[in-house]
Amino acid sequence: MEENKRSEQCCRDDVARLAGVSGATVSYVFSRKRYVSPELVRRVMRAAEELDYHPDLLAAAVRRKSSDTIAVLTDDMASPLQIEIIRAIQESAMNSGYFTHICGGVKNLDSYVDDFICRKVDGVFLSVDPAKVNNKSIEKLLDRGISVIITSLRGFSDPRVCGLELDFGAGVSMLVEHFKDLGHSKIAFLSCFDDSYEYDKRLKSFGNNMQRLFGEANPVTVCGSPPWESTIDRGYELAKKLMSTGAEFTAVMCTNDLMALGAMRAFQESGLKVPEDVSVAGMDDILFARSSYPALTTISHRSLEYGHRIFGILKQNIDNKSVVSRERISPSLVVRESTAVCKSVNK
Amino acid sequence: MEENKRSEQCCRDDVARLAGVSGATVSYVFSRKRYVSPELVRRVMRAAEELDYHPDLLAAAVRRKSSDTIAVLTDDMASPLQIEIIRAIQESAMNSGYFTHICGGVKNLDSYVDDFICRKVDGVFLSVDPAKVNNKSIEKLLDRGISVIITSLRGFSDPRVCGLELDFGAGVSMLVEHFKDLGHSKIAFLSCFDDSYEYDKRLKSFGNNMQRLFGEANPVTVCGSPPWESTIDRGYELAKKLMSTGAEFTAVMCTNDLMALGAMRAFQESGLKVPEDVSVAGMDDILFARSSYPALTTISHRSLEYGHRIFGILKQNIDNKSVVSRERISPSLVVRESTAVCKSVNK
DNA sequence: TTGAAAGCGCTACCAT
DNA sequence: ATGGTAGCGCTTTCAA
Repeated sequence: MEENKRSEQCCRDDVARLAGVSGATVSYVFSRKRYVSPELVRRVMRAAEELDYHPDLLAAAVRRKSSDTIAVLTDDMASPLQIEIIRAIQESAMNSGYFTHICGGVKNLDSYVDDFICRKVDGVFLSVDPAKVNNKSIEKLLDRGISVIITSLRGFSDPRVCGLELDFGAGVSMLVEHFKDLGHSKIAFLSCFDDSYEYDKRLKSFGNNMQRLFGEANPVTVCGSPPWESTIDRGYELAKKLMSTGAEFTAVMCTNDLMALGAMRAFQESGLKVPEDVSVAGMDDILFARSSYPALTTISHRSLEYGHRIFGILKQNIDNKSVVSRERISPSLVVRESTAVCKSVNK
Repeated sequence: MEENKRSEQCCRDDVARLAGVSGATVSYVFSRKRYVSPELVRRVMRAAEELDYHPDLLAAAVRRKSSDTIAVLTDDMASPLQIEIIRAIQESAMNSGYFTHICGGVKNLDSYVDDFICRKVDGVFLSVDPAKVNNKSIEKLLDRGISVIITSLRGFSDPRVCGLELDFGAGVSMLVEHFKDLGHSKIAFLSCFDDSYEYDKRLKSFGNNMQRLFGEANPVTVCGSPPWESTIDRGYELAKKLMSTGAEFTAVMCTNDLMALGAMRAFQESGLKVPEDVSVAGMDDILFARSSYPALTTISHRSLEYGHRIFGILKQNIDNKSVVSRERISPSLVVRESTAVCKSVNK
């Protein structure tokens, strides 16, 4: 047994030679795409070990025209929810032998499309504001045989794009009901979007539900403005604004957890206790929601399962070009400490 | 001008034919690796446009033996600091035409090494607990010509690995001084690590600085246990533990911001006001530190610059195999609302 | 200044 | 059950 001199690159045919088989057989041993006798498998593996052989996946990709790579495009890496989802996707992808390119939001999708094509990614997950992505870009990807899945189908006409939607509308509905159960009726909504933003269903769902459950036609809402940031600071700001309007409220819900965290801070700063004086609810059930003070009542999308499903659908479409799947995730209510029975039952 | 029938894949030679030049010339136009006359450049570009040509970067990678791809390995995607750094790295990488593989912590480095080699990544950033990575794995990467940069050089002997260290020791030092300036002397440290964990400098630095500034030989510390989680919940837990010991303290510092957030929650729950009754400081200056209640005094590593520099060093080593760089980032103190002058100046 | 052609390491078809 | 071999789309040397 010879000492490995320098780590000279070694290729398939070196292994073949040492094992006394053909190059093709080496390939087949590694790809398991056809039967190879146990004896040869052993010899090949031994030789590969000996030479510290590493098959070149890029060369394989060139031939197969598929790279075992997916891309995840997000417009907000500061969003804990998005990170949790990406984490789950990467985990699933890894388990299936796929690598995951992470693509941040500096550039918009359109500028990434050509790169995705040139790098032959097999699938793309778009976790972005629908308003920011162009139908043409998606079609271009699809035309090239790249599977695409999105968090919100809104605005996308191509029947080939998959979608796994987060059901924010249902989430809001559950929250309004939760508040009603606690005896609240003066419920305010802190939305980072206003009516002019057509893709968000939360504000609309809030209106519908307040109407449905309380016959309230004009519930109090405080809205942000472009660029529609749903951050802690924005939540803080909108909560202050709510207080300054003098509107009555005993419960507040927000576009997401981050905003709820900011809103709680604003209330606490102003001497209002949560949940004694105001109940506050968020949305998304990010990790921080468990550990805030008080711990946040919110809506969970089960981000881990969600991410796994995203990859699952992508994989299905990659393997069997044509599946396509359009689903919606059912969220669930997570009650913690930030919401409580309404004290002032009379008005 | 013909209508694009179906989006048939088109390759370099199709473009060459349409432009009336050789395949080589098309390559050179795109790679800019040798002079091509303006006239031909124009013809090639026109033809490429017409055919919607996308050069196959994987094929190029096979020949060049380099994929214009880096990998980022993190053992904790739930850490906001790590995410901020990854975001910065990806941004830099993108600007240089590199794609970024994100690799989460399910598996340890060792199990990723072969994949990195097979996929011919050009460089790897390791943002992991040094205890979890094996010298052999790193050498294997390096032997294959893959550049490696780490957040902490501790325990790595190979002179070829780069390092850009976060200077936690200096951070702790600045914090102790900050507390001293505010009149505190009863300072406690909530550490997710204990003395048995050799890679963390914070606890040691705390001891040194308490000795140096106060002549205090046995400052109060409360430590976590394996698996050394520095989460909000762990901070909460350790703060409770601190209070239960009956030890005197007017200021508390923590392994990181997350733990500080948890600690504040614990104090607040127990009726201690921050910073009136206890000053609390964190470490890392994550996004949330700005928006907590009260806003957290902490140490900033300037994660954006840090990430950019990480990629810069990696790139240098990729381009000019042999540079290597070992640096340390100087942190800075960020004073916010969670620390204040010590009330009980006596005792 | 440009082109021809020999690979890069692999896959998958066609043989046997 | 295995091997031979023609590509995949590109880079880069060599020659013109």
